[in-house]
Amino acid sequence: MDDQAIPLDAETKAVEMPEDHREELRLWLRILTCTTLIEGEVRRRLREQFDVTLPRFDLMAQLDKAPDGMTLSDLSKRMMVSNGNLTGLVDRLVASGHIVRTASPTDRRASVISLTESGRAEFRTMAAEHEHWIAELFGDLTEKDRGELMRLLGKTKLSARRAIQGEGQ
Amino acid sequence: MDDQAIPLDAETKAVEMPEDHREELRLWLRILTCTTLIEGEVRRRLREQFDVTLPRFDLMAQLDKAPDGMTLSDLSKRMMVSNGNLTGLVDRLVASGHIVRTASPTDRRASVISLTESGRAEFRTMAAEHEHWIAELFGDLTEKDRGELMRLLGKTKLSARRAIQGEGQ
DNA sequence: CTAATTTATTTTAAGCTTAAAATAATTGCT
DNA sequence: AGCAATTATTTTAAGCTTAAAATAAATTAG
Repeated sequence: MDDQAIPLDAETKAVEMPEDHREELRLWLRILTCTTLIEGEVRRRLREQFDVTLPRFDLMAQLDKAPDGMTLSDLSKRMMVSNGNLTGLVDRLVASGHIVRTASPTDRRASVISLTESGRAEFRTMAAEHEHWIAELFGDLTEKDRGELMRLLGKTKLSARRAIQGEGQ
Repeated sequence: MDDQAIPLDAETKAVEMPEDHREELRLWLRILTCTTLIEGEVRRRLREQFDVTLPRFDLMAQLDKAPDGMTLSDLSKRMMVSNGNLTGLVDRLVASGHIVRTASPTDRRASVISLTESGRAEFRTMAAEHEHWIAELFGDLTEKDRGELMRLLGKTKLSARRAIQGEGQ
């Protein structure tokens, strides 16, 4: 690549020019920018149009997919947030009447969380709007762009998981 | 595209099959998963190896690029966080000796934030490690993958900005 | 020059988030 | 059965985050 006046054999070069990873760093920062931008806008619209926070919306989205409800542990894994975080979030959504806690019939430690009827109705109204917002935010991407982005992010997800899991063992 | 047994003229179809945007939604959720996964791991390693939080690291990263320091407003725009958030973050980093506040010589409302010598040294040590982590997390992507991902995310960023700006006017 | 507006920052109140420690119930082992 | 380890959840302490209101200084308009 960069032929210089001073010749360097491969090994010397490896020592003096350890790989730099600025490209990967720029890629990561760009992913982060996209996420922050879109998430901030979604958060803002949820608050303005439905007076709901994103974490509450996310929790209800999980419950909407589970007609029989979920335990806090299930929610914790799916949402990738801590147990302690969920305790408070669930408390607030119970207080606002969107969800209910039921004692698990099989495990006295656990409680099962499910949407109330009105909670589900309200969620579905919001979710329909939300889907439009996302479509609008990604509106300039072609179908091909989206497919390719999906594929590359799938690869990224696996790569990250490998790096995270691999290091623990 | 999809010729069906039941013929529908274009208008009927538009009414009965309003566009669904599940694909865009799945794409958004995948971006979010990647970000959460990687960000969580970076956060964990920063805490374990350097006893520092990600917001503090991010703030120092901005300052490291600005040898003459930055005002809170500059930081707020660059980091895409609220002013009020920065007040507290800056206070804590001043308390730990990583940064200093200086009164702006030209504007009595503003203060200029800059890294201390030891803060800069500490940041650079962390930043070098951080760059390796990111390279490792993205390790399974080829150079071509990364270039393509960068391009598509660039397009996504512009698309989102257009959708956000366009709606305000 | 003065009043109105804008800009820079802080404060406040509320909620989100985490890690670590504590409780309590269940499961596995012998 | 009885003890150890695991699992489900809550509590605690600390910090992050935001929106909205407040304060104060600078800029603009007339």
